[in-house]
Amino acid sequence: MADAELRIICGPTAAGKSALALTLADREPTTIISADSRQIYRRFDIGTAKPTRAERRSVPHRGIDIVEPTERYSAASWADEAKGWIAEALEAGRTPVVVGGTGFYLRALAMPLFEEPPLDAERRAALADVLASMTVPQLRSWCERLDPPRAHLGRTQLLRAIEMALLTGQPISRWHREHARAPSVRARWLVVNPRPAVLARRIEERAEAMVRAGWEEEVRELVRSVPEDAPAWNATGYRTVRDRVRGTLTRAAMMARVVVETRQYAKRQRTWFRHQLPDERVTSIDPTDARAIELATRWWRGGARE
RNA sequence: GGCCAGGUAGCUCAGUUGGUAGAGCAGCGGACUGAAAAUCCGCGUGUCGGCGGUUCGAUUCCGUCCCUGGCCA
Repeated sequence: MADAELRIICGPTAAGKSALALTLADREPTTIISADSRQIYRRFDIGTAKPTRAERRSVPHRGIDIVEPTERYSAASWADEAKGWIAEALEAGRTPVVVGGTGFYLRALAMPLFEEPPLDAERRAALADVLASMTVPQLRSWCERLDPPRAHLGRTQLLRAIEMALLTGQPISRWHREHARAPSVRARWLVVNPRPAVLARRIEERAEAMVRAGWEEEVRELVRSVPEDAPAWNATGYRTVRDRVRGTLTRAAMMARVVVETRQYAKRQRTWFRHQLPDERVTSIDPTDARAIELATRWWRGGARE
């Protein structure tokens, strides 16, 4: 039954996950499931480092260009869809491999989120309006009363905790405890993790390459057609390039800013993958290691962990 | 060469009427069960340009030298 284990390749941005996946996929019919919360958005192409057309031709990809830039998506929706893509690949006799940097999506797939009760859309929207005007300290102290275990978290989590407590009458931490779902897939993880100095250099090179490939032109077009507050704009660097397109930044300042933002994002990813995965199911490799491909291949075949 | 302004954390700077110094950014560590490339929390890393002098004590005052920028030659 080892064959039924789902392979997940993850790691910080620009680590070389996709290249490695394509190499591994070369030996058998494979479908790549992209777990990337920004590549889901249509037309946000260059700055989100989507696989090229040629790459998508050589190996089918799922999870890319699935929603409009104005849509708010979620880890739960992604996990649901991903299960479908995986089943579909297996039925077609292809090996699914999940590749991506959005740790939360990956975890939602392997360790499912709790069973959410139906929420009243109208009450929800009305509440969201009220909460939007509140500061983080205000939200925090309210959450301290409604659901203390969640009160140390960030704004997004505070909003969610308050909403669930008010709309369902139960704190979300209780929903987590009492409505947990059993995992439906068993996963093995390969964390691609270059040394920080190497990653920093790759991030710089990639940012340069993105600009050379026409990132500014892409954003110039998006500014015209996508509302300023659309979720897709949250992709690293896009707001900065937008400032550049609007003329408030020099090219050099834009480049420097994009590189810093990307490095900070990579750091958060590294922290996530360091602490949020089940250690006993994880193999870690340095992609600059001369034996990286060999180690990854052994991992792919389900062999010894390193 | 002369005059002026500077030299303090990786960067940009604040400050100490003499008791060895602190902000922002960067960086580092961490949290995170339906917005996650999001949202938050914590941490100061230093020959205060060098050398001498005054002083109980100098990053601070004085002298001198070095360096950077500007103006004048």
